[in-house]
Amino acid sequence: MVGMRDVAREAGVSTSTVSLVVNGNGYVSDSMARRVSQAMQQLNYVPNELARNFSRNRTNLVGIIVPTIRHPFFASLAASLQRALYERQLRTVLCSTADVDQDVSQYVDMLRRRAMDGIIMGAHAVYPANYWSSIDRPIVAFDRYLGNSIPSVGSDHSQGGRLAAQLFVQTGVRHVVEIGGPRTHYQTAAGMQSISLGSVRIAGQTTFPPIRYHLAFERTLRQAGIPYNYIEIESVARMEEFRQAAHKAFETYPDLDAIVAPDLAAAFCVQEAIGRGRAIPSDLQVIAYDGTYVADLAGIKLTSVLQNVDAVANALARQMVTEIQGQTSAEPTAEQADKDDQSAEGPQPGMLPKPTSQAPAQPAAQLEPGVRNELIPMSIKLGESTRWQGRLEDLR
Amino acid sequence: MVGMRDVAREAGVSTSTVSLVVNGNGYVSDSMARRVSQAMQQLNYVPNELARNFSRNRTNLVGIIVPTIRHPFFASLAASLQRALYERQLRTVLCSTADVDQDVSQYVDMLRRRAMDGIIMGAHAVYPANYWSSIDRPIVAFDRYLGNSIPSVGSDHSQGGRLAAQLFVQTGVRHVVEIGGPRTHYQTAAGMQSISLGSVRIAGQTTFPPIRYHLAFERTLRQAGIPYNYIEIESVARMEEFRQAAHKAFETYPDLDAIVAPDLAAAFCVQEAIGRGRAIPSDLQVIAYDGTYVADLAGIKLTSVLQNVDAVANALARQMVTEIQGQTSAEPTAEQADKDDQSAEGPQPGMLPKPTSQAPAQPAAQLEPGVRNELIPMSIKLGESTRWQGRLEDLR
DNA sequence: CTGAAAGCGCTTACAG
DNA sequence: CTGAAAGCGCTTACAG
Repeated sequence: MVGMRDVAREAGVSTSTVSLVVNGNGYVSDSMARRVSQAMQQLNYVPNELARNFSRNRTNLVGIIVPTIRHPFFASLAASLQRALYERQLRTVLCSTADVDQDVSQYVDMLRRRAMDGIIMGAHAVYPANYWSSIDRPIVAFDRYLGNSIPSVGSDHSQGGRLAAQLFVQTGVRHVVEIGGPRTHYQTAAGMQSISLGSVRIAGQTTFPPIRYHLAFERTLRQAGIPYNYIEIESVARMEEFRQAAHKAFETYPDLDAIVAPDLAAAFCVQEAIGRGRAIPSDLQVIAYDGTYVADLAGIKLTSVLQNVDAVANALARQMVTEIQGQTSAEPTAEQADKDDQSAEGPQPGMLPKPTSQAPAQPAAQLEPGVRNELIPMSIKLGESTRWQGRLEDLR
Repeated sequence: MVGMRDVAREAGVSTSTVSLVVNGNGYVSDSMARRVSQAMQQLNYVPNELARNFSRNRTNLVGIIVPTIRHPFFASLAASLQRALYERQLRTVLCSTADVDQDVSQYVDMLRRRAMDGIIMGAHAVYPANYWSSIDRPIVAFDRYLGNSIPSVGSDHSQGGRLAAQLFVQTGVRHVVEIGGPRTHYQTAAGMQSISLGSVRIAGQTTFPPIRYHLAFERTLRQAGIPYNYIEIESVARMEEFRQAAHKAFETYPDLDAIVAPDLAAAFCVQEAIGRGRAIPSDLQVIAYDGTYVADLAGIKLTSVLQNVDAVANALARQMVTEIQGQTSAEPTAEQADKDDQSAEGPQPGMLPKPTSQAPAQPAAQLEPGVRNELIPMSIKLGESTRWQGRLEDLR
């Protein structure tokens, strides 16, 4: 293995100079630079990044924790994240919890042991109150709340839920079914209170902001006096459950005439509808929630409420870089970090897309003030599975 | 930061002993081990993997190069690969070429600079003859041939193509359309000869074994005297192209009554068929090639020819471990490695699933003898989009 | 079974 | 602008 020392000897300079040339920083005279470059070429020198990372105490690796990369939404997010991180000189390490049957804590340990520079946390996990803050390494949460010291980025699900509900209300539906994730994810969201789950006491650390979609959706329908039921999917990692949920919706509520469901479940609902001879959208309307490409494959183009995956990924990457920089420079203790959060005036100006539609007071899902939290607007894409013909702007 | 030295001091031992305890190898007396463990706990010691990796010259990172993780097939493969690698103590680095607009060479550079221990190559790239062999670092190819020094793993596409064609032949189709990938990927496959592409001379380095699917499919149909056409997708990374290809199939060949296409294109074909009032499978049969979950979402359950993603992933991971071990122990030169390949008697016994159906002589797609190459059988899953009612075993 | 010591290949103040 | 030297936190022969 030819190393810097060899290059230095060949060029008749010190390793410091070689280092400066390799990294292109610092001042090196042209003649020196040329001599070094020639020596590098001659010896076919390849810098050893392992050594470099070790001296700098950086890996340039960010782990993205997701339930499963098989799921089209997380595949999409991972793709966008890889791009967003790459642009910032960071590589992406796949950390899925369901594909690998691996606990989140294993990945957190890697972070602790400095095998990664940071973690983007986008999977479900319940830990005691100070678990996340005590890690004291760069972590950014996606679509969840992990405590005041952990910045988070998520879609504006209140808006998403309202949009979906409005679309139904405006077209005069009579019985709506929502297919959604496990309600257990919602529990600690209620008022951010501590709750008891078996013998474990859990503080409001694992709040799951997407509950806002559910709450906003339900409230909008209730205000319009439209009957509504919820069907639960146990795990988003098992494809089969989406199909079962779709089946259950039709079996349990034969008179349903509107469904909002995650893309995959929505696609299966179309199959159920076709099988049962229900006409879409005249007899039954379907909205896909999340808006991945699956919504386009379902035999009929689905109307969908979509997350802006690219914007989410950019925000996550940006926050991650901030966290990593904060770590390498100040090296603040967990306590300091927590204090900093309190004094921060919420999301950075210019970063937070202005709320196109402000949600009414909704204490159950509100984050505490001062938390670095970025909300990304959602949007709606009309397909052939709904009847709304008006302007999108009227859906507010 | 508390390091090994601190632990050693606290426990009154040398760092060597601490190292032994941390890694659980070597012989350490119980009392020593206890003392060290206590000291580690007391000081809240976290081993620094960066330092560890540096001394060992290992990162435990494997890059998986795919066109895009958004594509359901590659998402599926990535999920399985992550599991298979994780079981072997290897982490997965996402390296997509389309999501990031990143050349393969960037990832190869990371490999050279030892930012990763190895690369699994599953995306298209054309390089001069000795490009891959000259890298002399662990590389395993998926579904492609990168030269004799690079082991490869892929599905038995000959078998897959034959299965699909038989299914059509047996049900008496009259006009078949195949939607498939860019034919440019096929060019160097023809006889493994060197060809000229513009001014660049390309040796048979980038052979693309999936062409065998195409060849076997075409040949089987020709033997049965069934008219056949090919529609080309430019890039698998652009979702929209699948839809366009589906549309084009119906427009160009209005009398088609059988389609085989990648999952995504097949799903769009179903939409086209529904839109045009073509009944599936009575009037039109569809086979999805690859068999991801998309085949289940298309409004009707699609019959599909599927790759055994888990088996592929296991084989890839196994080969990767072999490559990495070979690297750390022997440190052979590229020339030696090449010689080794020649003398190796093909795939390891017990690793190669016995070919359930031997392809007839097919020189155009045959690998050279002695190349480490593993073929994973494909299978067929009957859905509602084909008419075959017989036993699967009769499709040979 | 344990310890002293060299070494992994870079980066980075610090002198000059 | 350049060089000598310390240091990053481990692992690993090598003595004992």
